[in-house]
Amino acid sequence: MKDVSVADEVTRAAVELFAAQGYANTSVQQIVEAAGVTKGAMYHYFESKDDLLFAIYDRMLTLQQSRLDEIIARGGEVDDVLRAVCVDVIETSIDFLPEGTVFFRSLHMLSAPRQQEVTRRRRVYHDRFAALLQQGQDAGLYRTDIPQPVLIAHFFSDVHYLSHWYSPEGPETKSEVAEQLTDLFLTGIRLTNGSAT
Amino acid sequence: MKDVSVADEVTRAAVELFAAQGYANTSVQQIVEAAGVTKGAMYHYFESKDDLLFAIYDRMLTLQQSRLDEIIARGGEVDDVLRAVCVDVIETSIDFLPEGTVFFRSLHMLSAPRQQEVTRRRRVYHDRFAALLQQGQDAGLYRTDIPQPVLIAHFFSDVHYLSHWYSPEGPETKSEVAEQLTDLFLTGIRLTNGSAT
Amino acid sequence: MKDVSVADEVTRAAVELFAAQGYANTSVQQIVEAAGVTKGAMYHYFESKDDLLFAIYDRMLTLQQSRLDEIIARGGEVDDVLRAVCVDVIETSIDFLPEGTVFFRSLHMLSAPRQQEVTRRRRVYHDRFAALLQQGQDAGLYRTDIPQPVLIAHFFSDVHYLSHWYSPEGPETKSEVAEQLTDLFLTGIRLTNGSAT
Amino acid sequence: MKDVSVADEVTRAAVELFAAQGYANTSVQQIVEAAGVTKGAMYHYFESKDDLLFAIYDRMLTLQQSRLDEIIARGGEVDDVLRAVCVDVIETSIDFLPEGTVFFRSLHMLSAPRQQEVTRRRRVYHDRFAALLQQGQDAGLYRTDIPQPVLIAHFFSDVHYLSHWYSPEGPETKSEVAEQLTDLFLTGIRLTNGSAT
DNA sequence: TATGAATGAGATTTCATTCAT
DNA sequence: GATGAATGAAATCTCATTCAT
Repeated sequence: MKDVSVADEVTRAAVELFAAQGYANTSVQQIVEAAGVTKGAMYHYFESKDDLLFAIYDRMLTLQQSRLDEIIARGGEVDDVLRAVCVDVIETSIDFLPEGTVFFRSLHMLSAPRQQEVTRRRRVYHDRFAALLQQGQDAGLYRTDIPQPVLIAHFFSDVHYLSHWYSPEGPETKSEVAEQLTDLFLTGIRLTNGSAT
Repeated sequence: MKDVSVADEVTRAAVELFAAQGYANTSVQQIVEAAGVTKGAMYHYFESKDDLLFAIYDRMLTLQQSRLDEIIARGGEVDDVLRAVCVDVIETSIDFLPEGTVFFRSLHMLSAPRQQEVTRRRRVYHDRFAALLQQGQDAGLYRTDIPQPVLIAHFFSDVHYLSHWYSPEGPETKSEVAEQLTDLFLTGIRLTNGSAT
Repeated sequence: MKDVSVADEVTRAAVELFAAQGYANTSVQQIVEAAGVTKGAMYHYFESKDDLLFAIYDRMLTLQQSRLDEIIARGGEVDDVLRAVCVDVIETSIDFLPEGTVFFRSLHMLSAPRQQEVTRRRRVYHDRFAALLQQGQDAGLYRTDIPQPVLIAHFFSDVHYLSHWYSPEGPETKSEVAEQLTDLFLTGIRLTNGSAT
Repeated sequence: MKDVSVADEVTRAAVELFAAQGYANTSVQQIVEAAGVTKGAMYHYFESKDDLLFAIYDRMLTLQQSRLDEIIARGGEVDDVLRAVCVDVIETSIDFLPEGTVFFRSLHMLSAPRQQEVTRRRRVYHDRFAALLQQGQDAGLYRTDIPQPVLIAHFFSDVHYLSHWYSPEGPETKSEVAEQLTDLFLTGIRLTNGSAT
């Protein structure tokens, strides 16, 4: 508790630098300098630069999965659950904007086995999201004229894209953007039954 | 017609390799081998590896801008024009899927001045798109309760994301996906008038 | 004391090779081989080949300046001081003949800022020498019919030229040459009073 | 006669660039661009870059030798001849300052056989100068307490050094400097007879 | 004579990783 | 646990020279 652990400090510095300059343009030397540790210390906690990158992925995947699971576990009307999920993913992505930048940009810099590991866990995550969508479709809430993969891509593209345009210094707050994007998405996929009142 | 030019062949090989492995993981050696030329020949046409990357950006930016301008120039009802623009952007992005992968992933590998040049030309493009949106809003077609930057990001995120999930070998054709994503977007932003409030 | 430092060994090898073949004709590979170290080790101590060249200049400039300052600090009759300075410069230049070869031949191979730094420090050195000459002129010892820059060039040309003709294996010893050249210089600039009449 | 020959134009550009940047830092591309010709044309007249450098040496050596021979051929008192030779060498060196810069700095960039050729012709030139000095010594005009090589080095060092400090834009004219340096040299080597011994 | 695209060898430099201390 | 000097493989880029036209 005395001081922040070496591993945490290194990870923090790495995320920042990877987001700002890219993984390939960031040297291990830069990372350890920014973290205020030595190279030897870093290699004590991480086997390689690749290992360090994967740690970032691991943290993000674990975080997202646990949040999704938690919200679903809370239960409720499917439409409310889906809305809550969407809002939460966007807000969390904004909270971890640099991580997101790295996440979507540097996948191909991971070693092949680790790319597969990430892809596998992303699929688990997507599948759970898809199941939610399916529930809504079964309940007659969402349109079925568009293939599910397209619907899912339509939502996650918004999440992905946040790091390309959103800035905490900009006019919109995190919550506003989360609501707005969620609304656009849900309006797009909702069956306009409005008919019948 | 006798033989393909060195520059073209190199560009083609570069796009393919950059898309598959990333810019940083691709060596000039790999590129010239894939292109069937010598390193010296490549450096006769491109000043640097960075120059080669920029050539890809330049081609994409020029292409997208000219297509957008052409469609707008054709004129018509604003809703029809916007739809045509959206469909065309998506179709073109699918036609140039590897280029798109490189485009959105490798911006930070460009030299600073060239990053700015790309950003500048992207802004010109976005501004023209925004003007179209504005026309539709002025005409009472599209909602105004969501800031324009969010609306624009909502659309371009779909374009951006294509290279992360779409595959020509998949079940959906280029045109279908273009129609579906455009429909999702337009449905999301359209003012559901008639709804009697 | 156990072993010579990498930096020293590299510098020594570099001086030898630069003097024998020229800076441009000497590869980093040749230097590290001659020094018995690896390229990586060299780049741990020197940022670039240019840096290595500058280290040679730095050592020479520091040495010459400190010797000049020391002799002047010892004080004495101006004619004796000037003579001591001249003899010492020549002897030191003979002691560091390869360094001198590099010094006068490779200035233009340095980066522009470093060329300026060398020029600046050379000027400081020359100015101190000029002040000594001025004292002698004020004392009526040396002729004033020839501009000071010409007198100074006349002396340093001898120093400069040593590496073009002097060989330790030749018939003249270091001290003899130092005395002879100093005598030629001083005889040339001395006011032949004595002649009274 | 219509226009300046390619060879001349190339040589002129090469001298300028070699003097300004050094032989190694000047590319053949730069030379042909500055000369306004193509690479192919240059290689039609010069076998190699080395050949081009040697042409500069050849021109200088031929010029200097012919001037020395001519002055000696004119005959006269040995002291007058030596003085005339010294003044002429200095004036000519100032007329060809860039050539001189290249001459003294780039010898080691020539191929070994050509370095020997230059050294051989320099020796011929020096020997003729030495013979003149010897005549003066035999006539009791010049001191003999200093080895001839030292005396010769003492003079040619001044010539060599011109390109390091003399500027045509400076306060001293070519003729003044020639007179002054010659005077310093001759005063230095002259036997101060009359001095009662 | 002249062109300039192409060659190919070699140069400098970077950097993730190791290991004796 | 921690250090940082040293390694060595590989990367980008340069450039004198050639040669088909």
